Amino acid sequence: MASTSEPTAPGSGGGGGGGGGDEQDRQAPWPEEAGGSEQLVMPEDGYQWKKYGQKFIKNIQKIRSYFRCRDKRCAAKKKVEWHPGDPSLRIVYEGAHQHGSPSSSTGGGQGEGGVGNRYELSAQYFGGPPAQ
DNA sequence: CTTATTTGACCCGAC
DNA sequence: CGTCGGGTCAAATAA
Repeated sequence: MASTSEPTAPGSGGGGGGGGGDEQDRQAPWPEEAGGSEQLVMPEDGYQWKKYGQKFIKNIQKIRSYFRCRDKRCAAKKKVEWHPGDPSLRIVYEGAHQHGSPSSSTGGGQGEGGVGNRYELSAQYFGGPPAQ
């Protein structure tokens, strides 16, 4: 794969998978707390997700983050993909939630009731106007 | 102490 | 059969 368009093996990504994941400086001179100038904010869908992985996909030269629903019974998964240096995000929802409806409010993931099967096995895209 | 997050390594599938 | 690539889990750390 890479042989076709990979003049210089980008790092040593290949193999171990984890190798690809590098870069990503969430750390800044500031200790913490950001006034809020620029930061990647992902569209809150009302559910709470737990990040379980992040990798740089050399195939598309983009960073992909892997999120999973907090609930164990929830097979819902979320993938966020963005370009290194571009604010546009591509969110892909996979699977369906099995617990309650998303209380639009952040952190409102509680509340049960009907089946909140909002997402099917289809993929949705968010904010990718410039490219794609 | 508990929970969320991070990074690395391992695994599986495809080629 | 070997390697690449992507995906997930696990451990460690920070809050």
